[in-house]
Amino acid sequence: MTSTISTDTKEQILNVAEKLFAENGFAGTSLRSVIREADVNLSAVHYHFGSKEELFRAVVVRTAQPIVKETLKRLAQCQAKYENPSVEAILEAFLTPPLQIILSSGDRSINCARFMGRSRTEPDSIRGIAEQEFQDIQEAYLDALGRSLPDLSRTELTWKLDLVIAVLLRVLTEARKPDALIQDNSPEGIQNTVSKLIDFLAPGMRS
Amino acid sequence: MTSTISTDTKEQILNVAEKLFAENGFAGTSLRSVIREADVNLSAVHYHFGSKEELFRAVVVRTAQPIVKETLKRLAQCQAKYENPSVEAILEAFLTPPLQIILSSGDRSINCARFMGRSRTEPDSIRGIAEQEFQDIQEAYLDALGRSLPDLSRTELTWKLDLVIAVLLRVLTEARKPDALIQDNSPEGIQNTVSKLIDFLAPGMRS
DNA sequence: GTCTATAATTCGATAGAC
DNA sequence: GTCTATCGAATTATAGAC
Repeated sequence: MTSTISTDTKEQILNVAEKLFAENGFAGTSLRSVIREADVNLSAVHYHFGSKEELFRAVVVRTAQPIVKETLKRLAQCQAKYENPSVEAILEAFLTPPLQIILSSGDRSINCARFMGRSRTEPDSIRGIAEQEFQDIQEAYLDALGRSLPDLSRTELTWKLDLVIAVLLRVLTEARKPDALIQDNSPEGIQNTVSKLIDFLAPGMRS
Repeated sequence: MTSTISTDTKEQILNVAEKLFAENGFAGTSLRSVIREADVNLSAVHYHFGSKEELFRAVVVRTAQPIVKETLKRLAQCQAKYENPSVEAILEAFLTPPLQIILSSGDRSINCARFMGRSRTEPDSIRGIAEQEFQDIQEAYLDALGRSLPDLSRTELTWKLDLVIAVLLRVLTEARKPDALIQDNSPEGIQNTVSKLIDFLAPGMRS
């Protein structure tokens, strides 16, 4: 078991990188600031991840994968339950996982939320890395919304879903700041946030 | 008139900085990439602006000031016309100037829109520079919304206005990209975008 | 106001010993 | 896997001639 320490190192780098990328963005975060706070050697980053961009990608994948999985599962459940799910039901399935994942992320919860918000509002050159992880669920939900709102054109649905995502990312990025919608990570708090967002967004989806 | 050339240089720097800050963010933009594309000397930047951060601030002020002025004027007009303006009327006054300013920005129009969106979604360390320019209008519109929706608490109005801004910034950042709401900068196109945003946002403000 | 030259740091990445 | 040492390039900023 000589890899025990290495696993800790790798995870420690991921945790600190997640926090600093969330706070200062990709370009605003140096590998040296990461290794300083993680208390590891600079070479450890290149050994475990290869490059700064690959480190970023690793952080993205770690946070995105459980969310993507849960989001697709909820859509399937939603469609199994209702023949033609309402906009509210679709939005609930879409919004709950990214907000709820905070609950299961322990100490990382805030960094996890903020990183997800920040990574998807990065400049194009780097944002693509994050966006590609969510491409599948975006298309799946676009189809679902199309069946729920057959009167709206594909173009209209596309920009509306895009604005729903913009709202979600803002809520994630601003988590725990003054007047933000996310203040605690209790199950009730999260459920309450989801409800408020559905009330805020669902009527506009129909118009 | 020895300052003729200098004015051009200063403006040229502002124009290119606006474009590159919009595309790559503050940290992702080097002064050297600016002076390369602007075809000016590196020292000109420090002579005219003092530092990279002050250059950023100068770009912010140039784009923000006419928008802030127009946004406050429209609120006053709105309140002079109606005793108690509707949410729709308030949103129209709030959303029109930042979208319409594109019309009067000539070649800069797209960069202008994207810079405004990008600068206000920068990491906290730099975002404050942009945010402080819009602080006044944010409070003025919060008051107006409070009178229009007396049943909502100040806290609720605050995060709802925050999400309206998130949507606006997204629309600005994504201007001209595929499926974006802003595709051309004709007066009709802009008015159409404003209408769609009001329809999307107003119902959620009330709930 | 504009230029060259350069200071003083910092950056990502790598070679090679252990 | 971890370390030291370092490369080569890039960064912001400034000094000083014109």
